[in-house]
Amino acid sequence: MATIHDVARVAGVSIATVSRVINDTGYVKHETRERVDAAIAQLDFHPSAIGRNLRQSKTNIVMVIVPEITNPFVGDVVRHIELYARSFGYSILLHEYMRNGMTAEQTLRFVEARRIDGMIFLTAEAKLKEFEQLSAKWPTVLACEYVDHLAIASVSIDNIAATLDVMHYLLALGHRDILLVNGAADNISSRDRLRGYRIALEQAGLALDPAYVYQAVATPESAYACVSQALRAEMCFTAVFCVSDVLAIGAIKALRDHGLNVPTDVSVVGFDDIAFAAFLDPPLTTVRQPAGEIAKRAMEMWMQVCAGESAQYPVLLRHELIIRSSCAQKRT
Amino acid sequence: MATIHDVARVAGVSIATVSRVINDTGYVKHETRERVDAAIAQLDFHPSAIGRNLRQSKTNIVMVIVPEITNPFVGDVVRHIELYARSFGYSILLHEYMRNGMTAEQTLRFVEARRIDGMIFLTAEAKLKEFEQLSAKWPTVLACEYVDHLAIASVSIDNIAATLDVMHYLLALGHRDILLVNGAADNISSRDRLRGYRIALEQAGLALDPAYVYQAVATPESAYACVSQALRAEMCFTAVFCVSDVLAIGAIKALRDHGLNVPTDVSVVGFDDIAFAAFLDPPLTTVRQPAGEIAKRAMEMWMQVCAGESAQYPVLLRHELIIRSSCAQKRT
DNA sequence: CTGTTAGCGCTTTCAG
DNA sequence: CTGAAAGCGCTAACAG
Repeated sequence: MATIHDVARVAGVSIATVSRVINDTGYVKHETRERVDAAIAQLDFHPSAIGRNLRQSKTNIVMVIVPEITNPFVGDVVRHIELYARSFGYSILLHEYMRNGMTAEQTLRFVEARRIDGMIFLTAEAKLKEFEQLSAKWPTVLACEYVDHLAIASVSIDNIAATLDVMHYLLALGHRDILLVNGAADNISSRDRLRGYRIALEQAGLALDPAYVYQAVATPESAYACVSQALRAEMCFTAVFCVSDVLAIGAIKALRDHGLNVPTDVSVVGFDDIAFAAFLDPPLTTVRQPAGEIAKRAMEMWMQVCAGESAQYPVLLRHELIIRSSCAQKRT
Repeated sequence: MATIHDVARVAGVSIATVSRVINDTGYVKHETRERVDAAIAQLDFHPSAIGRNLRQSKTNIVMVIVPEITNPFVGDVVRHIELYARSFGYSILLHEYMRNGMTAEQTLRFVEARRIDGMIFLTAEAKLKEFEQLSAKWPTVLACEYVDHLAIASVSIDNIAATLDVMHYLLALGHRDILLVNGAADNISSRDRLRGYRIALEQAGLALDPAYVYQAVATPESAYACVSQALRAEMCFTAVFCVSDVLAIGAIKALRDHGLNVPTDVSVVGFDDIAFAAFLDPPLTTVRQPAGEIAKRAMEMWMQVCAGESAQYPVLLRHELIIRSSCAQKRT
């Protein structure tokens, strides 16, 4: 493994000059540069990232913390973050947060060891109180979520508005009894979706029955269990709104296994618009989140935060209700 | 940011002693250790990974190269790799290979810069000739795939045997005209699956018609296009074997859109057994790959390779044909 | 335009 | 049991 010293020796120059040519910084006589380049080629020299890291006290690595990498929507955002990160010379260190049992405290240790330059969270648990101290010390941005009253850069869609769109659509189809299969209660976007649900109901002069709100974990099994339970309890509902497509898949199966047809008996709406949403049976009506755009803005904001620029805090991107075939007019 | 020098000064010892206590190496008098621990706590000192990296010429980071992070099966393997990696003190740097346009050469540069200690590939393109040179220089293991005649540690299932299982099952149900929706031709596991397909056909005294073999990219759209084309060409087939569940989802929709029922008109088999395979309609018959086990072995082998131990090369794990409801007896 | 020099934060001989 | 000192590979002043 050739080092900068080897190159310097072979080229007959100082290591400073070699550094100048590899970083294209400062003046180097053309002829000297050629000698150095030749030596680099001859020795198959590649500057060590480790040496640079130490010297510059940075790693060029951003940690991406996700709730559940198995969810295609999450994968899509991560993929795009990687893409943009690379264009800025960064790499991404992936961490699955919940499922792998990494606590906020452990995450903290991670940055403290300066193995990374900062982090992008794809999830924001309200209980993550350490957010504030974390983001005060290291570049942090929230993607897909935001934490109110905290001055942390974030980019997401407006979950309340998106839920309102879904609810208005369902209400317009005549549905009055709508099950909400929500995420964990301490999750910010779950909270917003619940708010949207409540607001829409109120606007329609309907009362929110807490029994109609379920908290699922992010698996089809979990949604299946929630809907099955509602069915067994003989709750009366004609529509189900799931806060992710993955959940919707489980809900649809529960309905079917109970002998119900989607959408003629019960309408179902998902969230995210993952790649197979259109391929399910029935094609899923869902809320599209702009994964690529979220990733792009998240990375850009993160770079800004790194540069000490104050990012405009909560950036809200446009969602879109994608109407396919999993909803129908309520039968009279 | 406190450094080891600060701790040494506060504790009234040398930095060598501080190093000894934080690494628990060598002898340190109990009382001295306590003083150092107190100083560490007081200063909120955390040893810098960067400093260690340089000193030890290693990063404790393993790059995981995946074909398509959006595929839940891939996500599952990655998730487990991260889990095991962390238990060994490693973190994972994620790279999506194909879709993000990272070439093998770029990957090479990456290791050359020693930003990582080695890599685990979840995909093996035959064209990746650089594999050999790569693995000769840096710890490399292949997960989910293997490259024959190359002395690279690998862990995967036996794709030929798995395909044989699927084909025997389909053949036993009376199917004779079976579409194979395969992956890219230069992909090792695609090649093996094609082999299994051919062998099963030969054993049954059937000829392989190349028109029945499609090459899809890893999206439901792609499988949809393949099956639609077969349908438009009025090819006669009663079963479709897709080399991933993601593909199967697209195939099923193509069949449905053509007015065909799955499984009564056409049987469909997938591969991977992703989390929602059981929740699809119909529940998908598929080949389960042991994602967690693959990840575990991959990480273990990688550690062995790092340690210079010669891993027993191709490790083959058990697959399992999961029979659900997407296949039926061929109608007479 | 180029070289000398001083570290970045840590681990590891080597002495004592 | 502890300290001094060397140095991992690189960049960035600072001189010249």
